[in-house]
Amino acid sequence: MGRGKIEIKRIENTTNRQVTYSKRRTGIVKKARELTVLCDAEVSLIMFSSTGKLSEFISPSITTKKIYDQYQQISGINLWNSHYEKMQESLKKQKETNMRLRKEIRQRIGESLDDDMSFDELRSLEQDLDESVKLVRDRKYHMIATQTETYRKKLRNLQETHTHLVREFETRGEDPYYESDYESLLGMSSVGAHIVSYRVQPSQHNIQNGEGYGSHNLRLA
Amino acid sequence: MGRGKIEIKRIENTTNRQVTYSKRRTGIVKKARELTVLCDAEVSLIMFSSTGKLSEFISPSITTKKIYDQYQQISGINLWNSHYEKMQESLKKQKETNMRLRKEIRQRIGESLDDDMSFDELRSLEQDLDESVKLVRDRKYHMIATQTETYRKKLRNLQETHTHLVREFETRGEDPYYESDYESLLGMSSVGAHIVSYRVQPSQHNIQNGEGYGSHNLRLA
DNA sequence: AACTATTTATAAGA
DNA sequence: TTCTTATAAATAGTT
Repeated sequence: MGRGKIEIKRIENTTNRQVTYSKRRTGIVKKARELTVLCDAEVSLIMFSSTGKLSEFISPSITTKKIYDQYQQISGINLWNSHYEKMQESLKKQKETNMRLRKEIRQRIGESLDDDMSFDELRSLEQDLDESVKLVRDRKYHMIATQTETYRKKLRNLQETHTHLVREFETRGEDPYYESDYESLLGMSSVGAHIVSYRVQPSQHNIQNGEGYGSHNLRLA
Repeated sequence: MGRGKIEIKRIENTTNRQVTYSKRRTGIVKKARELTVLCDAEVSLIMFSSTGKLSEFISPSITTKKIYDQYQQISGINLWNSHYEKMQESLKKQKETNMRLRKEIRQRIGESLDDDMSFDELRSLEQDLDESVKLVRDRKYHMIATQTETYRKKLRNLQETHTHLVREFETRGEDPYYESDYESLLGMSSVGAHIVSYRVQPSQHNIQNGEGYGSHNLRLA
């Protein structure tokens, strides 16, 4: 049906092949649509061009999913088994990873040490934990130091503000009547206490060591 | 393309509709096959007649399952999701749990401390880790003690055996010529050294504490 | 299931 | 890609 008859075999010229694909694709989709309407049928047409481009037609009365479900039911061919199996495999792996992680945590917590841990593993774990404790403690002290510095700055600012105020009052010859209570008024005494509480409180752990390794003195600048 | 032009709308006469379906089905399948051959395409055509009868064409170069997989991959439409929503839900939960566990381990290792950890959380983590270290260390010492006890028993047995042997030789008036070298012969001296090595070796960690908390003295019964 | 008048699809060219 | 058009192919109505 064209200017000349063609043989039904692969069109070697790429451009030609693509043009023909485009034309015939339009044609077959039209046919599919007509079949749907004229004959009240349900049609799914999926096409991949030689370049991998996807085109499809699906009867408006149905969905691709439904037509494949029907297809499977009637043909007896199961199309999603492999997906199901992959998913199960994946789920299994996740669960295994999960178990592994839980076990590692249990060991790091100090549980499950009786079961299948060699002496070397125990020693290595102890070392790991020691290093971790050190890192966490360092981080804690760093945080304390930062916070303390912040508080000190605030404190200094308040004191300066106060000094200025007092000076102003003195200059004007007025009575700075609230001076005696100014710390509580400005909330500074509680701020100070807060700092001190970090400063003097020793860590309470490792009671087994007479000389607790947690009892560092935090030197404040 | 026939004796008369027809309107593209449902053919109400059942017989006519079925005849047309049959004719056009043949036609569209032929088109699909030609498209496959001429244009090197992959085509899947699935049709259900109004009476529910299934017909299909699939390019010889592919299978329905493969087309179905490709379709999902390229279109991004997942056709089997609904069948396995529960499974996917479960998979998602496993993955989330996994992430949570990994994060906990990272924190227990001393990583990720900068991100979203409050001071209280840090302090609590430090305490946890201290307790864990203690548990692991206790377990280690317990293991050392147990092993040491075992070695001691073996040692004692060997000594007794030896004593008996010597006594027998003496009783018979024979010369126990190997006595001077008996320790090395029985491998006892190395066993002893092994025990001692556990006994005197202090833990090497926590160098930051002048008075290392790892330097326990293991008292052997 | 065949026939065939006619419509429709499309190959080649622009 | 799109349009054009001569021709091949498909098919509606008929037998």
